[in-house]
Amino acid sequence: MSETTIRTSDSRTEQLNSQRTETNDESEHCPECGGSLVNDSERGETSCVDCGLVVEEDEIDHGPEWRAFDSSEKDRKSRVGAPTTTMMHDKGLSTNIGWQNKDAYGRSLSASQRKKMQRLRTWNERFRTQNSKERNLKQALGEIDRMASALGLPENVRETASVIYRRALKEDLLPGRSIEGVATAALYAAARQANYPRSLDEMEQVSRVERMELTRTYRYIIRELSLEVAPADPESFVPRFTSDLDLSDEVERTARRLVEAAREDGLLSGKSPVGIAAAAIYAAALLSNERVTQSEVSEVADISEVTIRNRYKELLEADGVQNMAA
DNA sequence: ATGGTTTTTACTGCGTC
DNA sequence: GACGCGGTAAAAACCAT
Repeated sequence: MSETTIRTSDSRTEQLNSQRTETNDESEHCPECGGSLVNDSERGETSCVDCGLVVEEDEIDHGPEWRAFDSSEKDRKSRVGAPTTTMMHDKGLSTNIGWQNKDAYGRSLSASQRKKMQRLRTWNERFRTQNSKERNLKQALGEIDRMASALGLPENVRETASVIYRRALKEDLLPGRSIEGVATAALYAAARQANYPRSLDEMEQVSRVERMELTRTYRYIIRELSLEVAPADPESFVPRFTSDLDLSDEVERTARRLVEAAREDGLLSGKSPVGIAAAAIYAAALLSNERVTQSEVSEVADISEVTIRNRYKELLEADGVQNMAA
């Protein structure tokens, strides 16, 4: 006996879940007594005519939220149009003014009306392109935000990146280039300017654009906006790498000193800053008797072991010379 | 496109644990 | 014998011209 009740309740929930759309269909019947069901949209309930069992309650009323007492009132209150579509950038909601100089009844317009329509077309077009830039910007800023947080870049870098992007947009640098590409390039430039440099490889990880496009776009916007981006300072990589390698503050300080020594000897120009930083850390760890292998450093710095070897010899040499002189 | 510089790849030998 | 390290040559990448 208990089994049967369980089964009926099961079948009931099944009906409710899978056939929700058909509850007011004539073919529906009461699970208890088999009587026909009636839908009361005022109460949001579906109930049985015979036994009064409420089959479904708290339904969502999909009807209009207003009431109309005659057809003219219905015309006034009803407000629906064509469905929106995401296929169009503005969901198809922007205004279009037809090119034909005809009114709604197909009659030709007077000369003054024609001129008026022409002016309206012009302005409408202007506002629409304005909006397209807004949307463009919005998407780009979203991308910048996403990439910046993926790379752990602080707020001010995002700010700078968005300023750069806005300028690029304003100078009409976008046509022919992807939003994503310019956004990535802007962020790359901003990060470098703010001394939180990220390598091209790192940018590539979080961006959807190819390396080639990124470098090309980057060069382009740097040139066109005449941004001044100094070559990355090796020291700005030092803290990140030391912490990635779990090395002490002492190593970090020594590494900085080595970089400085190299700078004074003019060893920095032309060499990759990342390589210098990696080598400085390796050398510093050696001097502090902390264990790191070249391959570990090359791993976190994303630089070859050979480069580390070549650089760190030079660094120690420069540092040695300084110590001799002192 | 070209040439010069830097970095990477691949391979080798040496010493140590 | 595996590993870390140092060195080398050639290839590849990068950059300015």
